[in-house]
Amino acid sequence: MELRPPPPKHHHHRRRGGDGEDGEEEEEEVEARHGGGWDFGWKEATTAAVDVELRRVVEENRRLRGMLDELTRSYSALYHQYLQVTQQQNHRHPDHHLIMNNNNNRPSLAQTHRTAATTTATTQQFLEPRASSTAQAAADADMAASDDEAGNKMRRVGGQDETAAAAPARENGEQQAAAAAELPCRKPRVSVRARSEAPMISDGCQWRKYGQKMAKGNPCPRAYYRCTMAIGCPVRKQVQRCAEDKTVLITTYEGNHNHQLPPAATTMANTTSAAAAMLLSGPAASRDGAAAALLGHHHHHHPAAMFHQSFPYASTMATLSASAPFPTITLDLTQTPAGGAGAASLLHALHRPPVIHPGAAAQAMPFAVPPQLAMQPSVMETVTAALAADPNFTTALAAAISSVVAGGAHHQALSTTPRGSAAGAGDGNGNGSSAAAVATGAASPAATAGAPAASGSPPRLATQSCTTSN
DNA sequence: CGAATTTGACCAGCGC
DNA sequence: GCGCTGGTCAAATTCG
Repeated sequence: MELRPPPPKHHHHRRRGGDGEDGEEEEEEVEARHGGGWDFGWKEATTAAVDVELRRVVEENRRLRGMLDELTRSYSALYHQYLQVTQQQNHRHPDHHLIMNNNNNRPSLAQTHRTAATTTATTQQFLEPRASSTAQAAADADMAASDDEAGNKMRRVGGQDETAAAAPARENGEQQAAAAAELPCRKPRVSVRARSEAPMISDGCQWRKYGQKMAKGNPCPRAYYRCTMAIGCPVRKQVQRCAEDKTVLITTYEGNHNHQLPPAATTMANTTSAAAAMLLSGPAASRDGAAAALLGHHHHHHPAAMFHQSFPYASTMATLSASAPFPTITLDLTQTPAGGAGAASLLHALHRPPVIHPGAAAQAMPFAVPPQLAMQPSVMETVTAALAADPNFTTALAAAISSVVAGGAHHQALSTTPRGSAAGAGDGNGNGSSAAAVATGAASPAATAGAPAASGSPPRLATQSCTTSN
């Protein structure tokens, strides 16, 4: 993560936007030039306005810094825990550097639980989300079962697999999956609605189509894809056009990648992982937890908190579906969040995060530059271009922002650990565990399946990075 | 020729 | 038990 020390406040303020920036500086220049005498009434009014603006900005700055501090502390704690766990794992399993492709490895579950006894559940989730998130582990094992046991046809039977898999965890005293276990549903899903003319929005990952079906109530076929970026990656996605509006492409992701994501895939991945984490963190997360998170009473790593912090506009775009057979969160990137100001402030926010990260945070980021930040300049470019092209892109921008802001914590799950996951375990109420970092990708009409949008024009590129709002 | 896609068949879950 | 539906498999086909 390329973190820069926090700039002085005044500089920070000036970065809030091009117009404001120029205007402010011009006013200051005018003031300096004309001293006190020129048009006293006008100057008084201007000064008052500037004061008001200044106060507002200071307040906003304070709030943002608070959020940043919180994230920084969280990251530092997580990283220290990560080091501890890594050392322990190296001692116990020297050849187990990356716990990848263990999709069917039930013993690894047990190993992980042993490890979990010496670490916090939160860290465990970032290190081995599969295991720490028992529900997700079951889901993945279930998914893997269908992958590798085609002959045996070990089919899932309702939530029984999950229950069986989760049981050992509870026996070990881990109650984090309790909420998920109580849920009648199995696999968390993140559904992304985006406008795209392409048959499939590319997300930086490689997908192989393995099926297509006509779904009930929709004249458009539903295509099934699985991730082929790594052998045994359990991530699947379904792509289908919306019956009501065929310009809307609905992409539903399920599962966790067991490999690192390419930069182009991390943007939406972070967003959806946060969304899924919030989704799976249980009812408390979506209600009290989320509210508490926003009020600053949350556990640092609460998924709801992460999601809401990173996706402040989620309320207008994300919907939870409790009635669906699967716990599903839908990110609607087809609608414009309230007000054009949202676009402007979002754009500002996009520019800010790396700027306001304190140096301490940089020290706490020992990993390689995370992909989503490494590509940040391009993200900003494309986002800017997209904004110019279409105000609807603000939703996509929100997604991009979410990934940038949440990247400090989430990138670990998505980039430095085999499987993405983020959950607020360790919060004591057993809620935040079974997060599924549903790996998705930034929507991009280019890349794989029929990418008519590989034109390279700025707006198109923008959609590549974030979503498909054309 | 290998990889990717297509497409019909198969299976499990669920409701009646 | 039966039929419907969603999801997956795998042989056949197409593509590069």
